[in-house]
Amino acid sequence: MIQRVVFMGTPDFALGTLQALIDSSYEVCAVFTQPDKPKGRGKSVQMPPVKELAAAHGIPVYQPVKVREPQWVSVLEELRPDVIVVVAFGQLIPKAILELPRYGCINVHASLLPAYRGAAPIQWAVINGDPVSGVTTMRMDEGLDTGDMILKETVALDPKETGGSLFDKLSSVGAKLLIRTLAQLGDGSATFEKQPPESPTEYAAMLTKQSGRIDWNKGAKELECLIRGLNPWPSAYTSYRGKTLKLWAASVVDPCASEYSAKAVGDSIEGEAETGSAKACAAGDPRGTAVSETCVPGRVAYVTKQALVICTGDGLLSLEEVQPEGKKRMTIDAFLRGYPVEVGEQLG
RNA sequence: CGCGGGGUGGAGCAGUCUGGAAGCUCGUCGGGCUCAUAACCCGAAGGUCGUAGGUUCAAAUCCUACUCCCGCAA
Repeated sequence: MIQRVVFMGTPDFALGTLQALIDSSYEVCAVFTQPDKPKGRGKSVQMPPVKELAAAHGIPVYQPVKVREPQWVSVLEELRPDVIVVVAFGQLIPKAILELPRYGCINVHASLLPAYRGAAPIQWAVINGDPVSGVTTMRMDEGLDTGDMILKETVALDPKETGGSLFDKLSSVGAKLLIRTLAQLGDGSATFEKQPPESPTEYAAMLTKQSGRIDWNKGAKELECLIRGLNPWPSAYTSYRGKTLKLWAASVVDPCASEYSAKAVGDSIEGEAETGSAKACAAGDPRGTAVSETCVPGRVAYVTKQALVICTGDGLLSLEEVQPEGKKRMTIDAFLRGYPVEVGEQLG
């Protein structure tokens, strides 16, 4: 029988699960989260999302700098939890705590383990263009996301999935999955499946601002996935005329698609002699002015009133939503009204 | 007091340094051309230039305070 639950988590992803626990019949007797840190523009100290929610419900909050320090073990002993639920806590949990609750420590991880062990499983699934991802619950061991798996739920990725949208989906799925997991633990019906030692994917390392810098030598499809995966954070970016330009949305151009030739290419001809769409596609320049005979990665291939198309290492990428430094994000047509981009300009 | 950019008709920008009749690229509305058009031509509407105060004969432009938005950093 599970009654007393201690929750450990920090960022937004943990909120759904914590809320589900609060709404359930379990007693959330304490919440552990990371210490408050200075954030935001003014350097003001802000509390983690989980702390806000816990405080709003009158749940005691503990903010250990390092939960592995012995004092916290005794704190937890006094709390006498039947189970500890860990969601994106951000700290490794020592063996003494793992073994403290009768039902152990249960983790909600936003991937189909053993894939994407690590800190940023959601974004990496999008960045790699995976067709599906999901959520796994497991009983934690001392390894990093290597515990025995209890329940899994698969989620299909939308072609336009972003890190943010998948985050929302998995957060919601994870909350429900945890409740089901606790129920099975409580009535003894839970099964535990060992993970294979090797993950089929690379470790899903924490994302940094750096991971958003666009390398135009990569392929258009790869960059398109990167832009989606890093939206809304940390966001993909390049530079334009010496300033940062964030890329919020883009699409791969099929250079020989009839639809594109008819519309975008047709737009830019501006009364000049008709250029065959096949040639335009091959040269990457619909006006046939030989601007970029070879496709130099990062260079503007062509631009119309409605579209800005960039050469990549493999294929063309059409930017759809961008954000200049110090400005709000805007659609590409709005950007082009105020920033007269010319064919051949170099990004990056 | 962390660093920095910005708030100009519906959108995105210029104009600010070197005060002196509010502009560009679009959008919208009306008309024309066209088999047709997110194309082209003609015309029109629409702005307290973030707010408050100051300097001046005169302020989008110079000075002061405030406010909102955003990038970096953390």
